[in-house]
Amino acid sequence: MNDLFVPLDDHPAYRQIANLIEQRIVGRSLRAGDALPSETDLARQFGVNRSTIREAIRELEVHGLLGRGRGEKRLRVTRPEPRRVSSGVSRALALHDVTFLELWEAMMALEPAAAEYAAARRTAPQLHDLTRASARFKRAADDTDAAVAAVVDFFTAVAAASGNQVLALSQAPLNLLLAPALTRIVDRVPQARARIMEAQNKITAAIKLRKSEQARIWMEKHIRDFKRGHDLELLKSGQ
Amino acid sequence: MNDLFVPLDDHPAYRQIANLIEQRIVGRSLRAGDALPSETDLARQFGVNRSTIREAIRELEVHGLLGRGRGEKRLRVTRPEPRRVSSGVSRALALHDVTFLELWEAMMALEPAAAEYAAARRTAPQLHDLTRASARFKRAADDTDAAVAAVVDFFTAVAAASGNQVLALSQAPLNLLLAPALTRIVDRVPQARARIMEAQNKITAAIKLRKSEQARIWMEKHIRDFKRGHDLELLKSGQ
DNA sequence: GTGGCAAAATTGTCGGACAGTCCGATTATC
DNA sequence: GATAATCGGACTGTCCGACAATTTTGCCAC
Repeated sequence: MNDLFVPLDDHPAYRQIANLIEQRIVGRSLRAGDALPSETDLARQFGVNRSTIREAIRELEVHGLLGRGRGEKRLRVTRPEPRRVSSGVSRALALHDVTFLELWEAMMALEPAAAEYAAARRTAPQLHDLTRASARFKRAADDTDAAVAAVVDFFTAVAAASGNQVLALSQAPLNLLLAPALTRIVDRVPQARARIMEAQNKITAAIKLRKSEQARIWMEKHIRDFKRGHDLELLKSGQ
Repeated sequence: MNDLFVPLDDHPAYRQIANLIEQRIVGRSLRAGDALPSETDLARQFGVNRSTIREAIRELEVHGLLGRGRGEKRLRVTRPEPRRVSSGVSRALALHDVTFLELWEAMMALEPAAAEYAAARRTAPQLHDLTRASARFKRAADDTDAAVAAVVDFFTAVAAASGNQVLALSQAPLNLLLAPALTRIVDRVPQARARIMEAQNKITAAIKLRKSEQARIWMEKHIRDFKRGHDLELLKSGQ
């Protein structure tokens, strides 16, 4: 059944070079903060034209492995920032037409866990960020967009407080997907604001008092509410 | 104390163009499968040099928004494949020096949920993939790398069977991170193989019989075992 | 060492060029 | 008529050279 020969994919030079540089970075041979040689120099070292180097560099830049500070000319090795990579994931998910249910199930898996660990490990500044996001939601009574942004920030703050980068990075893309659905809910379901506010209060309190179980339970309720809100919104929208 | 003005970052032309094309794709103005105009044509349309177009294209290619079939010359719009995007995430996580504990906590949150949904929604072919991965693990008695690969495939199959793209895409990066740790465990902890085999059997059976709760519980045990194995391995390695 | 300034280096972009290869159409073959 | 060989055009990957704008560096005075 299987073919005897597989098509040989010739990697173009720019891809090979990107891989080589990437290996140096992942292998810690180039460390974050180090400045990369100039394009001309790289072209000389690899024995290719500068245009080819540039194409290779673009790849690494997109991956977040290379970057430059504002107004800086030289490229430096950087550690991929969560925002950058998570935005890529959420765009991918959006293009795959994920349903609200899929999103919700993933949140249901991740957020309570994050809340639980946050209660156990949060630092004082992290707690502060949490309360600040919660306060911002209360203040955004009339501005839907601001309210949604505050909810997203709340989740982000919980994930950050969990002290777990994997959880945080897994959760980040969900936020971006949540925003549009949440906007509709907040707009159309009157009781949503009050319920979100209560849940945020309870969760924040539990994390503040380091009550892991409480934090998890209230986060579960919080997320479950989203589904109820979404179902209500669906009803109202006539469908 | 925020500055009143933020430095305006002039996006270079290649970035602007990449964004413009990306908008067309995300906005479904260009749909997956559509062929992109040639580089020369794009250069003409945007009024820039072909080199600039090429740099823009590299970005979109990395994002997985553009690609070309094997041996195909023309670029086509593609939907970002989970493998591509998840490899970026796991590399990012690796560069951030995530600990095994962080990885394990995230798996503990995601995998049982995936197993639960898989039991509820798996199709016949998905079940077949699952059993096949499990069988492959049994067969790889002496080959550590093959065994680790089979474990990864098992998790991937469970996630796929969950019928939830968000869960699947959130879980995929974890697999790549798990591999090295799991290699050490399988190598150094003798009882690991047997325990993994038993867990896979139980999980597969539960998913086959559509017993959601059983699937979740056994997956939890399975993941917990990883932590025990890792702790044992740490002890043995003398640390 | 600090500040200022000129020189050198670097990036972003451009134009043009060419070989290798893929695609489509045309022509030749059975 | 269907299939196979052929051919020209189009396109990509890569190269060369060039130039303006800006950053970095080297140097000098204070």
